[in-house]
Amino acid sequence: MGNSQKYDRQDVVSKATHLFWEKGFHATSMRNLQDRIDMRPGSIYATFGSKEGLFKESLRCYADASLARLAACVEATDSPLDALKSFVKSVVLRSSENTPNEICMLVKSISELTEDNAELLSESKRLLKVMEDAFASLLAQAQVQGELDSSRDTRRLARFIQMQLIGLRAYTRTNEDAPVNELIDDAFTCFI
Amino acid sequence: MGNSQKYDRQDVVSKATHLFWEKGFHATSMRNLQDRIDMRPGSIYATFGSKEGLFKESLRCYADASLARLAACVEATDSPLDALKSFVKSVVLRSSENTPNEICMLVKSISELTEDNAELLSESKRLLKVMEDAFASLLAQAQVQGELDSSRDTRRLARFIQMQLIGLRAYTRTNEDAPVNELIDDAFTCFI
DNA sequence: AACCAACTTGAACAATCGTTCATCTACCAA
DNA sequence: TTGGTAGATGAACGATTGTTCAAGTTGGTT
Repeated sequence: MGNSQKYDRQDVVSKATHLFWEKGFHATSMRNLQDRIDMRPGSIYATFGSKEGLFKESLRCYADASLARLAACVEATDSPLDALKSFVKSVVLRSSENTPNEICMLVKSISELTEDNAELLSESKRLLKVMEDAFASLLAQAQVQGELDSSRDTRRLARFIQMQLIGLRAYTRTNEDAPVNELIDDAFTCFI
Repeated sequence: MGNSQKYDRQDVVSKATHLFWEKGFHATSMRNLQDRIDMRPGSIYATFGSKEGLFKESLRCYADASLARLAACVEATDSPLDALKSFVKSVVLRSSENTPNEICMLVKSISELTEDNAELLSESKRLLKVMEDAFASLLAQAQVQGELDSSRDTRRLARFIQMQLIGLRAYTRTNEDAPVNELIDDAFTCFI
């Protein structure tokens, strides 16, 4: 009974994610979103409750995609450390794909949001922590396989990698002419 | 002749800088600014032309303060490398001073701005480059004094340091509980 | 004292913001 | 065929946005 659903939620959220990622939370208006995802205000609010609600779902969509990308790198090789490096490269280089060469959406959100949107802020921090934890368990796996000295503190190393990755992505945005591969090499020589 | 100036331009810009730094360009409204700097719209527009004009001046105010901070670190010691490290520490730690524990305002601006504000975007990038150049000439000075191997590429190293600094500041914002001194040490062991 | 010019003021502007809701559409069950 | 209902619609809402400008204030000059 009733009218059948016209929109594919996942498809809609994915489109919203890209727009939010490009322009940020504040600079993206509901009208921008209406155009991009081709929904009218009533439907958007019935589905997501508010602009904040849609943004929150977009944050999770972004984080899921990042975790999937990491998982793909892990699948592609037997070496956890190689997987980590190829993940960093794929995220920082991101030459001509369908995603913009951008700062991490989570970091960008943490950068622009204040306590006026406390929930979005804490959700962004939480999701970044999830990524960092994934790095840590990958490093632990490297220790099991003997790739990494087992005396190393994996949490500390994961924190350091996260910091490097954030720096790499933000820096390449500030300086488009930067020799990215050189920077990545410099960053990786301190990892291990 | 005429009514005398009521406002100290530098004082006003300094106050605006702090507000913009805290909330970002988009989330700071002209009414927020009016309250903070205690000027009425007419005066603001007569003095700065537009919100963009005031923001541009704030960017320069911020960059000037950063350069002054670096200069102070250089003055305080004979070792260029020590000066660099104390600068990084003072910027990242920034425990209880009058400036917020925040991401670099220039990076934050590059993160949130789009081509809709192309001039502000390119000015932010330009000012970051100025900082990087200052790092490079400090490293060259370190080579002269024999602190740094003269075979090292100072531009490349300066780029790397800039990247690390951006990463440190952004990361500590995403994870308030992070052991900052440990992170700084980890970052500095790869510098040299 | 009268005047002018420099400077400040704040009400008001059109545009846009996020959001609501009465109305319409489209489908299934009876 | 009809009635009911889940879902989509978009005009309209009050609030807020960046900005303007006619009017007011102030202090030096004549």
